[in-house]
Amino acid sequence: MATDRLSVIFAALADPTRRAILARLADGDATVSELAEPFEISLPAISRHLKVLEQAGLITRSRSAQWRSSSLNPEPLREIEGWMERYRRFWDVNLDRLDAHLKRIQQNQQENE
Amino acid sequence: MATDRLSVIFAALADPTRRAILARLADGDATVSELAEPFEISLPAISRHLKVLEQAGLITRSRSAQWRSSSLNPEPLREIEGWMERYRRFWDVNLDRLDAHLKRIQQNQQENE
DNA sequence: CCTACGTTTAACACATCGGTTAATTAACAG
DNA sequence: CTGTTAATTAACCGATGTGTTAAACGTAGG
Repeated sequence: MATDRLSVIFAALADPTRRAILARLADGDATVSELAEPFEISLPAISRHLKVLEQAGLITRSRSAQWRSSSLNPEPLREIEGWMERYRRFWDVNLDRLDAHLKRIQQNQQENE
Repeated sequence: MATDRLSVIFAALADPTRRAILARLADGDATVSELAEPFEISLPAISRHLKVLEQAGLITRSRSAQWRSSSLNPEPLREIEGWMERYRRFWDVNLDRLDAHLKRIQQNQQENE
């Protein structure tokens, strides 16, 4: 039912194991076995988590010999940021300066379009 | 399994109906019937969506007579923003543009003062 | 060719999700 | 008290998600 892109991305991020995998990939590419090492779950389970992340566009994968390396692709996070923009005016009640700046940037961008 | 707060928030956002409800609430508080109106699904289904949103902290609810009004609570979005912060260096390719905007804004502020 | 290694696929179990209709709760109105 | 309206809860159903183990696949290397 959740066939739209944003739903797929959010659903992929709604699992702590998958978020941990992303955190690990932020330190550099890794193979499936390397990614599985910190977890107590089986390798097939990790493999499917990677599939979910890949379908969400959060990782890209390359194969070299029998190893499959995953690397982080944060573009979907930008989509989330875009979605959240419309709500930004609600959660900047206690604006620090950076938030204020970001908000104004938004306005400038809109004015420029 | 997804008992941590961030997972609950992401899971709540992973449904297009729930995101549409949030979008509606961005225009102002609404009752359950009002929120259900644009959708073809039953009222109980909406009621449970609201429960999910409430448990994720994305809405708060108040009761007045037999009406239950929902209002947007965007604080969880801040948590998402915080989680995304560690990945910002990956996807903020346009940091230069951001800097440019920041400088321009600072100038504007100075001019306005 | 055969074996070992890294990974994926298959088949299954079980829980959760998102929907339904019917019944129930809660508050107002006569 | 009775009936109406707003919303939730209960009971159920099919689809999906996450885990397992066992089998299969693809490549490297003796």
